[in-house]
Amino acid sequence: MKKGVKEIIEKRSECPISCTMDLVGDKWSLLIIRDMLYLGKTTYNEFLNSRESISTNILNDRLIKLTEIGLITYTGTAKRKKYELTKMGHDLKPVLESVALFGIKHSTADKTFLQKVKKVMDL
Amino acid sequence: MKKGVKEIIEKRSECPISCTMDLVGDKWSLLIIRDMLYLGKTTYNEFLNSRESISTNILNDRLIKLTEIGLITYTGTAKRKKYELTKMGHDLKPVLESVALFGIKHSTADKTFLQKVKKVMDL
DNA sequence: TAATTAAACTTGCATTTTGCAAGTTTAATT
DNA sequence: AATTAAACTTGCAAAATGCAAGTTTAATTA
Repeated sequence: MKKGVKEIIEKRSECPISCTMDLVGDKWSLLIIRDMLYLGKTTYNEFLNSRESISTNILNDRLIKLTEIGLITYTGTAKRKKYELTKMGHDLKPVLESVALFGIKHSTADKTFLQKVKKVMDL
Repeated sequence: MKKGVKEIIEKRSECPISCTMDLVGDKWSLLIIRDMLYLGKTTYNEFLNSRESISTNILNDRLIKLTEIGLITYTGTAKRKKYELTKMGHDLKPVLESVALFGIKHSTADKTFLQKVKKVMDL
């Protein structure tokens, strides 16, 4: 029998916001999703080489959790895994967009860089 | 001299998504913002009594951090503080909306309850 | 005004999560 | 057959979280 998300991740309440934060409300999960959605990354090493330098054990842990939750899946053999977003994973796109818009609005970063981000994200 | 956000919270990169997650990408911050935006909560004890039962030390820590970041402020005396969202805090509304919509879409919770949430959030 | 209440913290300690560095395994390449 | 390197794995220190209890002081009540 297929496990539901609730058996993997403990929910603090039934609130949809709280539940979503229980799934991806940590510092790394949404960055992996970002890399898949906007940078076309699919492999362990591609994720590993993101600017934010995630460590190997955390990356491994998150890839497993995101897979269990059903936000991503993979194809390919053990040492050549290719990860991709599921339908559910793609549903996080609006979240990433609003998060990015907030970040851009309150960022002090270089305007040229922020324009690039907007272009990549089609905002 | 007033501290900028960057002196309080360490950024992992200049990416707006990453920066936003550095600010509110933990399990509690957005729930406090939710309580303020949608449930009209303003005091320590009101936050403490949310369904998700945050513990006192974490709540205290988050209220300080969110204030330092500039997402919330307070009025009133030491033992009668009333917290409110800043303009920047209000800018998180679209984030909460998209997070809630994702949560609702993938929730297995009671439909009547989810309808109530949508109504409260005006979704 | 003195005693009581309670809101807003504070502290201590156990558990969990994260971060860092190094090592291991095995498919693919040379 | 030896080498490379992608994908983990392990160990340990540091930080964040959770829980229970205690403290402080403004506001209320007697």
